[in-house]
Amino acid sequence: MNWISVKEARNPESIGKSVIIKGWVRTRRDSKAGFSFLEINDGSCQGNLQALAEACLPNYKEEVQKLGAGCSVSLEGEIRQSPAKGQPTELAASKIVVHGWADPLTYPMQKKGHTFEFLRAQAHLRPRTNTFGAVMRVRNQIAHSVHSFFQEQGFLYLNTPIITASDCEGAGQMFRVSTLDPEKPPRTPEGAIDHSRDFFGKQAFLTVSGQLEGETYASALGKVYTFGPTFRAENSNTARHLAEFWMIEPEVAFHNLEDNMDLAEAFLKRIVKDVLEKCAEDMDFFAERIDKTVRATLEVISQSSFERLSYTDAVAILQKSGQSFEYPVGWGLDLQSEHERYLTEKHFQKPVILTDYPKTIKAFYMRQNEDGKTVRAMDVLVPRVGEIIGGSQREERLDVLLERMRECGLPEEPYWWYLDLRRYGTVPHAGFGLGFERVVQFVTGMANIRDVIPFPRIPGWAEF
RNA sequence: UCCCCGAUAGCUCAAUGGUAGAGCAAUCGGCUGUUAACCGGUUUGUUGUAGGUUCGAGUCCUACUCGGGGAGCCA
Repeated sequence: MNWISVKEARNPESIGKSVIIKGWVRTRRDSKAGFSFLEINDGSCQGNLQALAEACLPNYKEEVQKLGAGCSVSLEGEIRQSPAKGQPTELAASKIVVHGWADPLTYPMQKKGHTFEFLRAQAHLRPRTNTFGAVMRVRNQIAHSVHSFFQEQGFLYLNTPIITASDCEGAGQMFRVSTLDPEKPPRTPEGAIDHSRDFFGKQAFLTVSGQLEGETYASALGKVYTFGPTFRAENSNTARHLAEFWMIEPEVAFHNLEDNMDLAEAFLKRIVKDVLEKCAEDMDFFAERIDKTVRATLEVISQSSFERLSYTDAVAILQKSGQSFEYPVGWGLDLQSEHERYLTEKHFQKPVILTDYPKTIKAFYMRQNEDGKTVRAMDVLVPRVGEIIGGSQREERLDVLLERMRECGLPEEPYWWYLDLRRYGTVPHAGFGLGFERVVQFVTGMANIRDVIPFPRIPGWAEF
């Protein structure tokens, strides 16, 4: 007999087949007329398979009638058309084997809905809920689409290091990686900690970005992208930040900022289109239970072109908006979350790409414009999540880059290899970084980023 | 890190400073091709931790821990 998934068993084409189903019981409903209904889920899809268990089963009284949420089972039987509403098919069970019980007195997952706060403390069991099953299937689809999109366009998947000795990437606080004894570290004659005796012979950290390394490979192989874990030791406590998250960073030689924007827009549209097509049932669930507007938002993305405007124009729009913002708007000041949200949620009501920010509020490696005041930076803003992509055309001119580093007070020496890219065969190039969890958050409508990653790492929390 | 709010039964929540309750879950019974099933009975507590005020604290005060919302940093 064939073992098939719940997804396949729910398909009317399976009617008439004798099959085996393996999964977990979601709920049981008894009928005193002499049978019980079991709802079985195996993660293959959002819906459950209803199984009909009749009293003539040899273990009906001893086992079947004691099954409850969380129990694992195998069932044999025939797929039939369901006579009642609610499901296209059902399994008429001829044999039920119980693999593992779940004591209802202690099993934390109940048939009723739980708050996300409660489920975070049960992160090992929350994948058994409807919401997390749906989130993880969509997350998987997005990861698949990321690779498909880039592979189809001839990008090379590049694995940049997770441990880095550059303590100067300038992208936030870093986690230290060390094998020194924290109780009594080796000391220099002057009394400072002697990092030369650490594992790598110098201070080492977990990466905050693979961009600089990505640029080196783009400067030889043309089109590359990274997709890997990223770490930020910032004390951020928001629904949009994690200490450990996954980031996608394409880097393309001979691309300017316009090419970069085209790539970012096509990339996001592809992800949205794939999810709408291939995760329709899960998206129905999100639209019904999580965020009623999520489907409309995604349709807008896949159909309309992103609004592109300069930072300078954005500031003018904000100043003329008549809105009262908590933080001031002015040329040279960084835009606050409330400003970005106004632009993308109210003014344009679609994704917005802001470009050409003042160089004083952006990183040293971004390409300087002719005006000497702005750089070729871009931020892609989407409704509800805010900044989802940050990128730029990179400064490929050695003299300009060195001057910028001096302005930013950065030492040249640790960047010797990065500067070599400009000394030897330099090319215009551009790239961006996309927070994977923020995309999952945006696509599913989930309110908190901690609920779109299997095991969130945040300040004060690394359980599981 | 800052501001605000919160922590009471397994879960979600209620309780003028005066005997700690409901719904759901669990359990027992009834009913039904049921479907967040329904109806009736039963069980469930160191009120986050440590102090303090008071005749008396779930309730007021202080500190701490944890959580949520907002902000900053960013992806």
